[in-house]
Amino acid sequence: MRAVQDSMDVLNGKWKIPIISSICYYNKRRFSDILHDVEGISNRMLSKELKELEINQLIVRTIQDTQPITVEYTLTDHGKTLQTIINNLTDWGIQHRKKIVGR
Amino acid sequence: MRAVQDSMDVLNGKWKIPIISSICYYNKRRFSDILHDVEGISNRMLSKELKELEINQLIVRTIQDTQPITVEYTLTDHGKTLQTIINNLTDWGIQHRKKIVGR
DNA sequence: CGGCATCCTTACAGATACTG
DNA sequence: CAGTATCTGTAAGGATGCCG
Repeated sequence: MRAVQDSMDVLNGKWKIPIISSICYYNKRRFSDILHDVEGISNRMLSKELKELEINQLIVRTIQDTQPITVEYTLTDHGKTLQTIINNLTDWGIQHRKKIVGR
Repeated sequence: MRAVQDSMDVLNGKWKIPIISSICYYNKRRFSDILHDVEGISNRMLSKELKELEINQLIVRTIQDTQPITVEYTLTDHGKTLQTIINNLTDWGIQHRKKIVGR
């Protein structure tokens, strides 16, 4: 009961899932790449969300020593375990849309 | 990709999952019962959330012709299909808590 | 009992500009 | 490139009181 709330806290907001999906799909992804992948997000939001995901150990931030510097984000093993949930939510979302919208 | 967002929209906020869990556990539940089950929620919020859940056809509101009137909330078949997701989220939440808090 | 109306405070989030 | 800083509007959400 508290557990389910913990999960929702980690995934809350509009952006977490799209961000994770982006990184997951490309395996590793840079800040500006994600900024383009996730439609409508601002750099301010992306920055904040990435920080939260990092704190929750779902992603890893790696600074590349280039000029100018680039930063790569990858999923941790723990982050990858979200795949199941994302799939579940996707399936349910499709069913739900059929039920509600598709009448 | 949009599908997963649809799901999150339906389950957004702090309260939807706890409310559904309450109704699910007791099978049917009254307004004031849920108010007690879900810790910290205000009647204003509960009222709003229940409406949204009803619009999304996850729960059904039934007025009992008693004096004073009582109102019962039950899950629809569609609402019951959330059980899997809730279970997944619960499992993941437990793992997550072990990983993050329990170090 | 089961809400709705009102007021009010805070958190969320967009736009824009700026920095190392 | 990868963010921070600031400013601001909106909406979420709590407290309280009232009503059928």
